[in-house]
Amino acid sequence: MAKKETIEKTPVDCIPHLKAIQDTQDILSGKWKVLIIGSLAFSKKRYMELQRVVEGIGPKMLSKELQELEINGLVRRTVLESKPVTVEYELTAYGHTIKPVIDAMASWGKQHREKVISEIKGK
Amino acid sequence: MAKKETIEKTPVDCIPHLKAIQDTQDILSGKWKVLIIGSLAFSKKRYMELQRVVEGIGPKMLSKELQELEINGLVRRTVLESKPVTVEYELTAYGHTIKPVIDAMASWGKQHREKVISEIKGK
DNA sequence: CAGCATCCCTTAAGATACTG
DNA sequence: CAGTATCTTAAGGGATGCTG
Repeated sequence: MAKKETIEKTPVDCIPHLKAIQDTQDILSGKWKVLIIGSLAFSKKRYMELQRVVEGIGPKMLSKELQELEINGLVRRTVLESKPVTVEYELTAYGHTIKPVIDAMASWGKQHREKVISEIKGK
Repeated sequence: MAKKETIEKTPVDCIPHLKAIQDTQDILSGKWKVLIIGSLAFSKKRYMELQRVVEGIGPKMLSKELQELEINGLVRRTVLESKPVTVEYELTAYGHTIKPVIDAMASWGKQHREKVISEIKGK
């Protein structure tokens, strides 16, 4: 079979690459998911602990984003049988596989903040 | 000076970590920035090329997000002196430093897509 | 070609109050 | 404690049309 005569300039093979990026972006969509994962990466936490650590998040958003993370298999929710009900959240094994993304964000963000500060001082 | 008497349980030293993550999230905020960076990571591109590669983006969003990236020093805009004006966009040296974040997203997204597909087929 | 101006609309997300 | 329900708002983002 002959090649198409109208060969598009650089049909850009990077598109599958962009699709993959988009997939990750979808999973991490919303204002709080990366922060939730970032804090669960340290250790499992109860609902209230999460709300305290992730500053600014309200109960509605917290539970919504946790549910989405659970649906995608990144987070496990465990109800503990205690006097007042307690619920524990933790990263699943699969959830841990996304840590490199969050770690990359953390380390770039760290150096970026330092850079911005040094620019201000240097001025 | 005495320590505060109400010592909070795990005052969570992970908060600076979360702040850093949030900084990166801010810089990459919006629906298209990671895709723009992802496609510029391959090679510099003209405005129209970007609009073609980043499927679905409109001219308004494209120029808006490019401006924000330029302001943050990740992208350089160059006007070329050609018949009909042409503008070229490329990552700055600093822009390249954020590639690890995008690469991590790309590679996680890739395996995630494969995992999801295999789960569907396996069912 | 590159990109701004305008209008419009959906949706993310906050505040508040209530339940098992 | 761990959420849900409802209301409301701000804003992100799309479509269209125009300009240098």
